[in-house]
Amino acid sequence: MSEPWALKSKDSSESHGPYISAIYRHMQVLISAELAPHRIGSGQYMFLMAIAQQEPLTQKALSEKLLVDKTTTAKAIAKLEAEGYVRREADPADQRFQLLYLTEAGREVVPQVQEALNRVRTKTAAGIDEAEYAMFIRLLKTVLGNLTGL
Amino acid sequence: MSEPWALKSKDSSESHGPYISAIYRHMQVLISAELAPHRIGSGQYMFLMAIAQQEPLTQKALSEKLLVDKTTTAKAIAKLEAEGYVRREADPADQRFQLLYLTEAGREVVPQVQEALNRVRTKTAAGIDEAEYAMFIRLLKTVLGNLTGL
DNA sequence: CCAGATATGATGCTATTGCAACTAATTGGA
DNA sequence: TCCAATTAGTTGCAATAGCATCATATCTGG
Repeated sequence: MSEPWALKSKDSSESHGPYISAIYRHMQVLISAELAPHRIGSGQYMFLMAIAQQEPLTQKALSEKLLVDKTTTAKAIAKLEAEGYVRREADPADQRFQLLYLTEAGREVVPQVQEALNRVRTKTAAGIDEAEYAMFIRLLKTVLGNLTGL
Repeated sequence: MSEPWALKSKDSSESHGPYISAIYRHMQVLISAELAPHRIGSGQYMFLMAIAQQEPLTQKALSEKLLVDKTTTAKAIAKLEAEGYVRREADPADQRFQLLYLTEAGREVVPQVQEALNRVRTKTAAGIDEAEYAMFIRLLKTVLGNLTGL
């Protein structure tokens, strides 16, 4: 990778940056439309699903799991709480922690959100076979690892 | 792809969505830091580079090329103009059009921006060989095509 | 036991982005 | 010719997201 010709070759090829950017923005629009009936925005669904997968969680744990700033997590949780999908409960052992649980409404909406996300994935991954998709995920993981220091 | 077992198999695998999201956000932070000395934000550099590549351009053409909303383009161009990197010139043949040109300062900063983008790409694509990277770009193009209707 | 250090989370500010609605300029049909 | 439709761009608003800072609660060393 430090050889001049290798760098030159990469210099002349297209970059993934613009594609990542465009895909992110268009997926956000798509997911917003899918989840609008449930009053869940594109900035909240990942927190809802993460809590559903591993309940209960603190905001700090959520931030680390999803690789987002803790203030982004705080705002997303505040919205999910206002919509009645998530409930906070102070940890009796340590009042600094607020454990996050799904409410009944939250438990009811999670499968519908999952279906919406599956629809988006099926639509966006059309024309990619399973082997290619596995490779795609692996490459995305590599890039993300390079960005976060693994 | 329409076979039930194929769908079932895709349902159980990881989705690219969260990776796209995390990569986008982290790349934005990285690029912002790289371009801060030039007072260019993560929301402006792609417009600058697109103008450099194909001068002159209208805002409409930029929006379609970069797949962004025309209002996003208008705001990015306003910032680049305020920083003295881009100049607007009304098309004498049709006053609705504003042709966009680089200024002298713009022409000077473009190579430095390109170098910063190359550094980001090299860092984020570490550990991916050329064949894999080509495949990666192809898959990203496919996903983006699925989102925009090709 | 108490003061400082540390951890969790909240608040204010800023940047990016898209949608709705608007203005201004051009074009085309009655 | 003139008015309606189209096109380019702007403005206001809202959502997402990160940084700096602050408040509160817990823990640790003297």
